[in-house]
Amino acid sequence: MSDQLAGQDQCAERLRAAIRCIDGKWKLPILASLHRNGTLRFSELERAIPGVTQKMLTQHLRELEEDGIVHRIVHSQVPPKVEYLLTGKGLALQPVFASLHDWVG
Amino acid sequence: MSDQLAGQDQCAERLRAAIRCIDGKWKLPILASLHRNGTLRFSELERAIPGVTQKMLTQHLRELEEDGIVHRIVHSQVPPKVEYLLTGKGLALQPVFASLHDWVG
DNA sequence: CCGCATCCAACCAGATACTG
DNA sequence: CAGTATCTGGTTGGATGCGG
Repeated sequence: MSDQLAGQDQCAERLRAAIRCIDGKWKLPILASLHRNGTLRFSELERAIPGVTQKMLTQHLRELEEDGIVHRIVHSQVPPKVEYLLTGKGLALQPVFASLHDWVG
Repeated sequence: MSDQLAGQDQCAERLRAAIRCIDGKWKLPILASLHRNGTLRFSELERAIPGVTQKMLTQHLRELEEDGIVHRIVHSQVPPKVEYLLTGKGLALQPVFASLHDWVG
């Protein structure tokens, strides 16, 4: 019985963790930009998302990277060049966004 | 062109608003409890969700009510009796949770 | 070009005590 | 029974300036 309750709690926590992966003021704009354009440099993302600051862009990109949603490629050269693109897990988010879109109508 | 960008932004904002509807530490446990049990009183929800405080339960229930996800029925009597249940919009969240569940694997 | 460090305001969550 | 009020800490988001 307590196992059932614990199981429900674990499921709820995992779903909430998933929600937090895509929550954040700039994560949807980031994911949308990467989905439309494929691979983008940091400065291209910055231009593609009006209003975002460098700090928030960096911060959210790091979180998305830690969650395995975007991939970060550093080209060691001058001037620096860093590219971002969606991983398979990031692309797999599409059904989630589709169902959310259906829900809001 | 700026219309396209504005349209993308609006879509992203609507999706984020939808995400915020189901974000919050106790919203998933609340929705899960109501989904399993149908109609529940305030005190029944309190018992069904270990660790929640009266304040947070009230607050999240109010938000879910404002978003049209749960319905609140007040029976004017003593002792007080208030019941909560999912609306159609609340029940319609199931595909969203299903896709999230699939995503986390 | 691509960040990081610092400081600050606003919001979210919890503990506790009280009420019609 | 079903809340409200108050206080407090933690997290999020933003402005600004510096560095490799």
